[in-house]
Amino acid sequence: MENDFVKEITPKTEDFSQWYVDVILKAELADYSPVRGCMVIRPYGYALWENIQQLLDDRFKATGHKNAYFPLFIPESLLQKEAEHVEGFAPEVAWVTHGGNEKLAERLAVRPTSETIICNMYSKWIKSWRDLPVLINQWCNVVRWEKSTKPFLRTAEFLWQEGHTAHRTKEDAEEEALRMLEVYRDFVETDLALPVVTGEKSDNEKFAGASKTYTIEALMSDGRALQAGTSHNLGQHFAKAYDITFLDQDGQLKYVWQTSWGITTRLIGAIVMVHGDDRGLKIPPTIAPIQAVIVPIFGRQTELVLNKTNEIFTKLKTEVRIELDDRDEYTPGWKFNEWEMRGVPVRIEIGPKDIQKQQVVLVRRDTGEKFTVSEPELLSCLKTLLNEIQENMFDQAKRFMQENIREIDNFDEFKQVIDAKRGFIKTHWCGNPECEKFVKEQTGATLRCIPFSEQSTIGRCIVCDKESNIIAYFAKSY
RNA sequence: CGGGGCAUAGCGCAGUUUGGUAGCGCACAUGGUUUGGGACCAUGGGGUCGGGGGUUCGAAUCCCUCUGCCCCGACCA
Repeated sequence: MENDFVKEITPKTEDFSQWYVDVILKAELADYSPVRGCMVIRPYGYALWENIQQLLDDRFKATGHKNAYFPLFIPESLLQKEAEHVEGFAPEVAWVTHGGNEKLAERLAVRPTSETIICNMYSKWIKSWRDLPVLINQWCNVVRWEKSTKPFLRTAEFLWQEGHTAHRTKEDAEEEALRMLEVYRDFVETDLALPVVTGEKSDNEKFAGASKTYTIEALMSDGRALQAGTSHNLGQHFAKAYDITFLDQDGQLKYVWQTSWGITTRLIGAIVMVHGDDRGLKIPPTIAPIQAVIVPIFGRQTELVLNKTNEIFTKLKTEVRIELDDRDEYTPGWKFNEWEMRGVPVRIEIGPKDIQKQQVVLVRRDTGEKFTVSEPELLSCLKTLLNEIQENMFDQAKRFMQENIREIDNFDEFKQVIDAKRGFIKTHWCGNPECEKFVKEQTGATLRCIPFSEQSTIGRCIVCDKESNIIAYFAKSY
């Protein structure tokens, strides 16, 4: 029955990648552009991003951050000051070499991230311990010359938010990095209904130039992991490279301690991959551009039905993000499929029979469940239902993730599970980067994180069999 | 960046093997009948066959080249 509904979409089980691209294109989240690796985010996809921005920005403000904007271009000399950082980003920097027809005296990097230019400014702005902390965020685009791209998950240009903070003490910076990771976790789980594992990255996987990188890792429904957000404790690496000093209370000149943290439009890809099904998108109500759609069933009483749907639409539109699909050129069945494909959480059907009984029909996108409510109860029912859908979507995804975290202490089994089922593999790791590398070479899985939640127990490294108290999650990832 | 595949109307495809001047379904436009899970009839519009170059009397078709997309690796949010 499922397959009969949305003919344009390749079934998930047949070809997950094709399914993913089909959904994005057909639901009009994005489209390919004439520029290699760059996509156009269409209004429906951008509305999702705007909702993400709004909800996150509120959280940033609530934790004391302010927005600012820094230049798109970064002089080459500036970019090169922090050695580890340059090395990390060098292969994917896009360069501006000419202004008009004139060759530039110094090449300009199109920002792949803004640490360097922001640090440059911070060194001017910060003089005293009284200037600290500096808590700035910017919403912008960045460019990374990627070799292989995929809509939302990896594009040459993408939209994101990058927070950059400077603190007086090491402890303050650590606290900030963890605070923002928690902001991300809360946002992603509560508002996007995407369950995540929180933890720390290994040295191999951490951000170029960071002391520590913290991450939230989500699991896509094909069993691959996706880094959904990161928060870095930058230590004093950048402060030293960019000379960001302040005079402390004790009269000593000191380097600041910094953090940076970001999430990107990649999250939209995660929403598609975690929640979507063979009918298309499923968008969590909290961020859905359209939370409910009214589909009138005209029968032979167009005017009667139109009056009623208009009346209800007007009543509801101040309370929920709702649309009235009163187009006459499509049949109700066509509209059902269309809105399901686009992931609208609730459909409200209103026809002559309903009007007679003073009721409406509600249909949930997450479960397909269909039921009637009396007209006076519609608003309260709808609100409750949206909350229920939000929770149900999270619970479903959470269950899937938990079912796909497998504790394994035997390397052959590790290999087999990564091949056959994917998902996260929870195991012991001795901390040696060589062992980590070995896993990657042998299985294709990378160390996603060292989770916070796990009690450290004594075990043996999955590779070298040395005694270890580090628990690590490995997975194939996007 | 390596290996493989694909590119013909908005979308999905046929035509390419064997060169002869482009077709089908859906979508779109107009009119009418319809409307509780992708309605039907009639009429109509839409193509530099991904770009460039070559072979030929003649190229969607053969050759070269470039670009984009998809899959698998390496690199990354």
